[in-house]
Amino acid sequence: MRRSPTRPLILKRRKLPFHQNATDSQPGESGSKEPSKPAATQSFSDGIRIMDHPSMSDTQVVVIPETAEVQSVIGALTAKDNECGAQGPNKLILLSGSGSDNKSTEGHKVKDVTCNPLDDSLGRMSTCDLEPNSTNADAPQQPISERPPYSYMAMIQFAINSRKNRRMTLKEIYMWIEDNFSYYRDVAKPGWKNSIRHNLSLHDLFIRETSPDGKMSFWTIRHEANRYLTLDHVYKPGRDPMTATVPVPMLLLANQVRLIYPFLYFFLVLQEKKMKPLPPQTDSCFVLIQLPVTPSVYLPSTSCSQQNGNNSRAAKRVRIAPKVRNFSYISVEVKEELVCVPIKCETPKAPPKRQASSSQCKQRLVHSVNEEPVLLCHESNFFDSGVACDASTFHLTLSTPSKMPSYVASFKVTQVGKESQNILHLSPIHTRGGFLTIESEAVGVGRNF
Amino acid sequence: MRRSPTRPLILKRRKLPFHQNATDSQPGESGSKEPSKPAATQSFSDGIRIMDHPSMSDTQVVVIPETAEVQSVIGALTAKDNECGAQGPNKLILLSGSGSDNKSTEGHKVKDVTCNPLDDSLGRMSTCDLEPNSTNADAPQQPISERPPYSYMAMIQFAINSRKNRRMTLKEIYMWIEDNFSYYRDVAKPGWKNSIRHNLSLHDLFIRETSPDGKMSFWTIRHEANRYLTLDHVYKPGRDPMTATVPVPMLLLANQVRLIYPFLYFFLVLQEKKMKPLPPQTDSCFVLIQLPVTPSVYLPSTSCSQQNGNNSRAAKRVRIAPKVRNFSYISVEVKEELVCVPIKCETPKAPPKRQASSSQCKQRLVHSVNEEPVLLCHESNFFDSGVACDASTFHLTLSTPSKMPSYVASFKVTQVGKESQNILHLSPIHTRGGFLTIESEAVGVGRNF
DNA sequence: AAATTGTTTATAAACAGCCCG
DNA sequence: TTCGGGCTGTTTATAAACAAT
Repeated sequence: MRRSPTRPLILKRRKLPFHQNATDSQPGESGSKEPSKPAATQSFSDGIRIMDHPSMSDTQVVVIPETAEVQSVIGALTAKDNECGAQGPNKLILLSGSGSDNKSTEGHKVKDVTCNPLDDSLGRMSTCDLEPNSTNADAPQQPISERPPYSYMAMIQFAINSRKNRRMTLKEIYMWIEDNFSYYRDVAKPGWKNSIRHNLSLHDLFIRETSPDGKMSFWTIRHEANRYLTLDHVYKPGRDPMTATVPVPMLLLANQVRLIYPFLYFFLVLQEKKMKPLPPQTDSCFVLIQLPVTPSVYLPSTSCSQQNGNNSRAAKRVRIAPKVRNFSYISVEVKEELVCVPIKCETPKAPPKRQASSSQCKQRLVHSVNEEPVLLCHESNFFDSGVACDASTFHLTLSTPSKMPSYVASFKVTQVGKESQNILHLSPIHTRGGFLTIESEAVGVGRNF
Repeated sequence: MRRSPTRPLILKRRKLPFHQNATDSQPGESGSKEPSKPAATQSFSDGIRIMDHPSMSDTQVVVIPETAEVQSVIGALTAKDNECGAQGPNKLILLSGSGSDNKSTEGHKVKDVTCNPLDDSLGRMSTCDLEPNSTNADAPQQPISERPPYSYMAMIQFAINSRKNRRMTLKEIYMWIEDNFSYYRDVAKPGWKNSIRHNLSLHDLFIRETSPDGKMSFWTIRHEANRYLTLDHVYKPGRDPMTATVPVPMLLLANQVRLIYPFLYFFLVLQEKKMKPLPPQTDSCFVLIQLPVTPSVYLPSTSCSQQNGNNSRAAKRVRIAPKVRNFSYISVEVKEELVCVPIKCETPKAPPKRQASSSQCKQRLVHSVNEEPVLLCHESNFFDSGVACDASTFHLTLSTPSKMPSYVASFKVTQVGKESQNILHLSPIHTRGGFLTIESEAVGVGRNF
């Protein structure tokens, strides 16, 4: 029941339409949010805790242990929503524990009581064969080779980052993908290799290096843009005991939650889009953070330095939809640089209604006049790094670039002067939904979550 | 007899395969170079002159008046080849006169005596409807709406550059294309507008600007990358008296010659690829230059200045295949900047055989070690400018970028240091053909010529 | 001559945000 | 007022041409 045979929906990055699921059969047109059992105030069942963010006043942190039940999470979120209502703190920071809930895979009850959409993601997550080790340990027969929900760009990054030196030849990238996703070994048309090459050439993220003797050519990831994503970062230990030992890192990028916690994704989407439990002036900001971070997940500290101003490409699709009462600044510190990300108030109707208001802006949306130059930062720092840190001890993961020196994806960029090479004026965009979405592009599924 | 229905061959940028021509019927498998009538020494028939380049020793300049016959040009080139043999000066600089030869359109005799390939280009040139004025002067019925041989990217540039302020809304771009190419108004599927939008988003060449009040959004061309190509630059006055008055600028980009002088293109391709009239150590460099230049064709002088180091994207696919005996430097002066383009000797077999030797390199082909750092230049000058000038009074037109901060397309780029923002080491690539091809990407047809 | 690797264009499509009726 | 459709803009997938090796 795919809409298009040429572009399977499993590959779509953005919010899935949630209409067609080939594996699950029950159409189940129920959209009723049944499991919203109201829970307690700060500590909820299954160890779920909701607390105020230590530094951001209107922000709450939701701690979800890996043993938490799906219903408990949804219940806690719902209860908190009901408790706070339209006036309370309305930013939710979802903090994943050290593990993942391997119950979501068999959580068909959750799937059934929420909506069809969950079928889609859960089914994919559970049926997609993931052999997280990049070794050629001939895995036992994976159930069925379904197409992995990762874009080519994501898979290339997984492959390259699986190497210690983070470089691979084209042939090795092929092999890694075939080893880790049997779909491409067994099912996919041979054209997928063409697409791999196409992605390597197209995206600035990938750089071709030549060996000193000029005989070999390797593909690497632009250093300052590499988030060092590996398959482990999105791998969800499931029913397979052979793969259950693989640790799930605690840093989860936004799109990864779309895969690992599809119910949360759905909950929030449902909350914002369909059920509208909160009045319009209430914000629901959804930020993925982590408290303890494995060092390998961080960008190397050297990578944050402005090593190459000429090659600078930067974050794409950093999407910040504020809807905050008044200007609040999240100072983001990357290395020794200090930049400020403004979160602008969305007054009832901001006068310039359509100024640079596309949520996915191409880089360098040039503004004719300088309007609201609220951010001054050096290029290739904040947005180039691919990782930003918030004002407190938490660490936000930002989306990273795919292609070019886009200083900010969703920011209106105005050059201060002709010779100002490193000064940019950035102002946030406005969206009506009021979602503060900081997402990962690499995983390639689900733009919002 | 198109190979693929999805991608009409008329759109192919690179060297056409010369196999299929839908308009012309005679298969004519003759590949004999019949019209190679040897001419005199320096002055040839039809006013064609071949002279030594004033500053480059191994270079000759071929002046082709607009009244020259096709056979005369071919004859002159052939005679000069025969005269000089394997040892003489072997660089040919083709200098187009102030006009174009409107005889090539009806030069079917040329077409017949040379080879089929010419059918392709000539037929296209003659049947493509070009209404060079961007005004909506309702043109009389153009013969048949055949697809123009320009890529979407080229057409967008034509459209935007047709405006004095060089900015257009999307809708205006649509309209301009429909007004100037009736194919898109009458024949093309509606998906062509999707492709226009896709190109606008994809290519860094195009920048979206927002009006001061935020209500309108315009598309412009990156200033430092704009070659200010318009349809006039590629328009070839043909049989239509209404359009015959449009002047053909004398500056012809490489790909434009592919359209305007397909016979020359073919001659050189034939010479290099098929007939191999010269031994391998003989070079045939083909550079388009101009002596008198209309000022509008030049980049504005301000555009050459390094106005924005952060936004710098630069030339792609500057292709220099040296095959020169020993290092020779063409100093290229752009405004007040002075950079040197090395043309490196291709010794019988250069030791690093495959180092960065792809003719179409993605930007920033990083080399592991610094090898042959023969060029130091400031970013966003030479290659960003899109126009370079050679050492003498001639002006070379260089290809310009499409997408990103690629300092040089076909150059091996090695960063000198982490903090060296503007210093790059560039070394030319090697190709076997020995063609010095400086081409235009915008026209979108014919990579080599 | 054929396969591999790399670049680029075209096309279809999903989807997001905005405007407008 | 909202809602749906159209327009604009971004991104991914896929096929393909072609170049260089």
